[in-house]
Amino acid sequence: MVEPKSQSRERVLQAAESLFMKRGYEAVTVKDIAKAAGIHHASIYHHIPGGKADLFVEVTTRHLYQHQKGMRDAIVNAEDDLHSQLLAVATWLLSQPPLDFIRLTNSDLPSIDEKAADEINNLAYEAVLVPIADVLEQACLKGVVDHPNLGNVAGAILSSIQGLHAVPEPDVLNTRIYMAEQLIAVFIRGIAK
Amino acid sequence: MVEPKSQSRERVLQAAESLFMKRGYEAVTVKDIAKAAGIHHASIYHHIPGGKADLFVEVTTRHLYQHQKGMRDAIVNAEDDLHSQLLAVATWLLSQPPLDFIRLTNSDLPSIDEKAADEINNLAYEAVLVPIADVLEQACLKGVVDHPNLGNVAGAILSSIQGLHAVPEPDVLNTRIYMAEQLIAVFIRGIAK
DNA sequence: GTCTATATAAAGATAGAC
DNA sequence: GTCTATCTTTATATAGAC
Repeated sequence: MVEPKSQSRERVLQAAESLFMKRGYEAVTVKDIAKAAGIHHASIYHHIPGGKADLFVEVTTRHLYQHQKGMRDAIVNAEDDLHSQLLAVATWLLSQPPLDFIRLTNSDLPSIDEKAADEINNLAYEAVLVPIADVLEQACLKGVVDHPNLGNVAGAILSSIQGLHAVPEPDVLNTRIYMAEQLIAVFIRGIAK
Repeated sequence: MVEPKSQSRERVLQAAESLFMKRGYEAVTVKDIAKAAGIHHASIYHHIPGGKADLFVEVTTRHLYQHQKGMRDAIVNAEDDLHSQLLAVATWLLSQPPLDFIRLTNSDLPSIDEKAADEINNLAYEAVLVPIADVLEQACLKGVVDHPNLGNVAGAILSSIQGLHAVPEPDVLNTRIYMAEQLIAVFIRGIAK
């Protein structure tokens, strides 16, 4: 277990993570983050001397590793069938801030250092897409499903679950999970009669 | 046919549309738009006195109406079966700049006037989601498909097609359309053996 | 480790000449 | 209708006191 360098550095990282993931790199200011962390914005530079761009890279990387762990935990703790595993993944994804790959690719990453952008891109792929593709692959080996491009299907599952983050807030979180469950059933069985 | 107020106003609107849709409200500057339109940024305010926010509202509204028309045209010109109609919709969507609903909802719209934001939100629903839901509904009435929440399925189809805008550029546009076609088949028949 | 004060640069916007 | 010049505000960032 890694000890956080300091409590208030940690508050800064959490505030930054939540804001950057929700609104994107350009839409969030250092002052927004400082305010959410409860400190003066000048103090941010004590904790992260590299400034806004470094903060984004650190926090996005961290967020993606957290996803990697969250996804894997969800999958291993789920019942050993495709529907349960995908539902566990969806429940995890909906418990986190929206992870908007379109924005990440087209807006956030072009604003930062290219090398860092590449690393984040690769990590996003490994941490979030691959675990879903692996679940599908396992089901394929068991003979319960079959498809020539499981990566494509994994991407579609991911996109459609994340898309639920854009639906106007239903009564409770439960409802979004219910919608996710409906979608998983569609991916498995289709909507054809 | 509505005449454009002026050629250069139209160039401004097109530049703004393309940039805003790709990178979002906050990530695009008035200077970016002016440069893409080939004029000085001060001249933007001659064409759109309301400034950046008004420009975003006008251009986003216009973009959504264009989607409404593009979707309907795609559907009526397609063969009269679900797969063809959804493929036509996907082909249209992939021919346009990415329409990122997560970013629109969580980042762009909160930056502008609330009333305008509501209208854009409703329009997005009517222009893009409803046409897909209608196609599904028609297929349902014909008895070829069946699902208790076609709006949810329509949203998933939309999200997963749009998600293809985040995949690293394949060889040609065709490949994305091919991926879209694979996904449509999955939505209809599922991946279960 | 946090603040005040300040520097620097960029963005949105306006005035007015041409 | 477009430009130059300018204004104002905001954002990122630094210096230095406490």
